[in-house]
Parts: sequence; structure tokens; C-alpha cells
Amino acid sequence: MAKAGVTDSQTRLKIFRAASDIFEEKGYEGARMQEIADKAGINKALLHYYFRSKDQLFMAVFQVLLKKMFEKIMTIFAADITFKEKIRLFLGQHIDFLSKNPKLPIFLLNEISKNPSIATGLKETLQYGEMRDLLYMKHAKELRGYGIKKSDMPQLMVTVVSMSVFPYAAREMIAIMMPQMLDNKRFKTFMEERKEFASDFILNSLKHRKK
Amino acid sequence: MAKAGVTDSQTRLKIFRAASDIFEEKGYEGARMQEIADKAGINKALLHYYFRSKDQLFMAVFQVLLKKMFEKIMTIFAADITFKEKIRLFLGQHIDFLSKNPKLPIFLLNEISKNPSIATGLKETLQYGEMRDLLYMKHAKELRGYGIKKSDMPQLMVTVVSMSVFPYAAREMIAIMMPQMLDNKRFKTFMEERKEFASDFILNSLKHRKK
DNA sequence: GTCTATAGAAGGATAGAC
DNA sequence: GTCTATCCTTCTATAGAC
Repeated sequence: MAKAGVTDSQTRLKIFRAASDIFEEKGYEGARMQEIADKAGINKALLHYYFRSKDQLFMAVFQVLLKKMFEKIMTIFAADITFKEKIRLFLGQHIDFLSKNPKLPIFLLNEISKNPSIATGLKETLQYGEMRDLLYMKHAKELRGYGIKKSDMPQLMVTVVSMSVFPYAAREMIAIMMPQMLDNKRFKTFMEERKEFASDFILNSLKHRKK
Repeated sequence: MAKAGVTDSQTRLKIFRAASDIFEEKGYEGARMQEIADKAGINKALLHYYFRSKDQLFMAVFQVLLKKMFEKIMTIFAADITFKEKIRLFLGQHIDFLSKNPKLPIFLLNEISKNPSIATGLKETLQYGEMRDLLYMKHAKELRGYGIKKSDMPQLMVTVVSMSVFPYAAREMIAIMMPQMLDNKRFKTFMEERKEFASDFILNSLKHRKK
């Protein structure tokens, strides 16, 4: 009895981890049960013994990965600091998080896009709906000082999140225009610099926003 | 004899269009030759008669769609106006373009991410490599006035492009946090408002950037 | 050029032995 | 709980008639 389809069974865990890697790398359609079995070092039949079907194995993996992403974002936004500090904290910590999970953005974005219903179960489980309101209430005075109305929050939040997420999702596309980004060290440096660039960029814009 | 694998044959064109739709919607792995044939109103065997294999059909489609995206961006950035005006023009026109091709971003991003080599052929064909330099040279004085160094250009360009592209790529993800975005009209309004929000946001940040 | 029929391979899933 | 063997469906691709 453990969280979201993962018990403490050693084999189950090995399968789950292998499946996470393969699905994250190849996506649902591109993943092969055989490859997952190989990576887990067990037989294909065992996958079905533990997870019944490819669909169910995928859902178990997907939900954990989606939750991982959202919880990271939510935890940072929930911190008890000023909005200004929150921007800097978010970009610092979220880029650190994504640098350890660089394929997570494109995986989640693509799978949800191809099949939006896979996330419906989570909308209720994790009540992120009122995030915007919570965030605005918490920083109402500060945000009004920046000329940010409640109705501006979606635009602002999408902008902030895209600063960290987009470069990972679009890395190979970016590399077409900037081939130096193919180099891991260069890209790493780019993202390290982005922490400050993006923070300054956002805060600077907010600071001088006409009200 | 026509561009990138598309002749003027009526059937070939029907197939090509059907394939574009299906691949864009489901991706390479998720697409089925049968479904493409059905959509084109012809037989499966004809697909192979005209395009030999799924791979080759996909490549023909992919190259055209990638080119479509890049040429749009390049055309706007090549305009003979100030950088400031360029930002506003880009966000206006690119969001218009994407609102007509909403699935293009996630399709391109995902396919390139899953198989980076599919774009290698294009890196030489379309010489976008020196885009950053071109753009910087053209607006050197203006950009220096904003405190933007040449080495800041990648950060700035990624930021600008993400403003229009990210919301489309992440639409379903955004909808988890903001369910109202599931409504097409609402999303359309959101993107219309984003033209101004993002333009102001960027220009405001540049204008007051410390040098 | 276009179709029907089918080959051939791959992949998900299950039966049954241990 | 784990394995081997195999079933069955799906999918790409081709052969061959018209």
C-alpha cells in the first residue's frame, strides 16, 4: 500500500523506474514494452503481471511525473516571501530542478497535448485551480504596486513559467538557430545565466510598469 | 518538379495534405498510414506508390512544416524597422500565425526532441545560424542603448520567441491550472491580449534596463 | 495510377510450467 | 513471483490485377 501504484516490491520498483526512463525519453507511442523489460532486467511478461497493460503502466508513470513537476512549481510559489523574491527563487530553483530533468517538459507537454484526458483525474486530486487567486491574494498590495491587476495574473504566470520551461522543451529547436546549444556545457551555462537574466528581465519590467 | 517532395499531382497533393494533418495531430509514432489514406480518400497502397515509406512521407511533411515555422519567424525579424517596432510586429504577426496553426509548436518541438537528426539536413539548407549576428548588427546602436550586449542576444531571442510559442505548446498544461483556457474563445482572447501584454512587458524591461 | 489481397514483421498480451 | 513459448492484433509494405 503505497503512493500512486508504486509499492515497495523491488521488482515493481525496478519496472517503474525503467518505464519512467523509457516513456520520458520516447513518449507513450514510441515506447516498447520489450525495451522497458530489458532496461528493468526482467521479462516482458512480468510487466503485465505487475501493471496489467501498457496503458496502466504509462498512467502510473505519467501521474508521478506530472505531480513531480507541479509540486515543484507549487512548493516554490507557496514560499513565504515577497513576490519579488519569489521570482528570483522560482527561476533559480526551477532551473536547477529542470537541469536534473531536462526531458520532463517536452514529455509532459506532448503527452497532455496528444491526450488531454490523461490529466483529468489530477485536476481534482491536486487542486491547483485556485493557484492564481492564492498567489494574488498573498501579494495583492505588492502586485498592485507594480500595476498588476488580478486579470493580468494568467499572462504574468505563463510568462514566468515559460522562462524556465521553454528552453528545455525547445532545446533542439533552439540548437537549429544556435548550434552551440548542442553542447551540454554551453547549454548548462546558458541556463545558469538565465536565472539572473530572466529574474532581472521580469523584475525590471514590473518595476517600471505604467499603472 | 516542385518544392520539397510535392509535385502538382492531385493525388500526391491530397496525400500530402492528409499526412500533414495526421502527423501534426498525432506525431510520427502515433500516426497510422491507414488513417492518412482514409483522410486522403484513397487507398493505403497509393501512399507507398507516391512516398515509398512512412519515413519518407513523414520527412516530406516535416520539412515543409519546419520551414513554414522558421520562415515565418525569419520574415518578421528581417523587416526593415526598428528593433522596438520589430518586437511588436513579431508578437502580433506570430501569434496570428500560430492561432491558425496551434498544433505546430508542440508537433515540431516534440519531433525534433525525439529525433534531433531529422532537422540536420535543414541546418545547411536554410542558413539561420547567423541570425543572431545579423539581428544584432542591424540594430547594434539601438540594442546597445538598451544595454543589450551581443552575448545577451540568445537570452533575449529565446525570451521573445517563447512569449508567442510557449502558450500554444503548453496550452493543455496551462488548462490544468486555469481550466477556463480549455474554452477556445477564452484562449483566443488570452492570446490576443498577449500581443500587447508581451510587447509592453519586453519593451518596458528593455527600456529601463541598467546598462 | 489505383485498387484488392496478402505477406511479413512487430508489438501487446496471455497461458502455463516452475 | 518469474520465466518461456505463443497467441493475436495491428501495422507497414508489396504483389499483382485492372
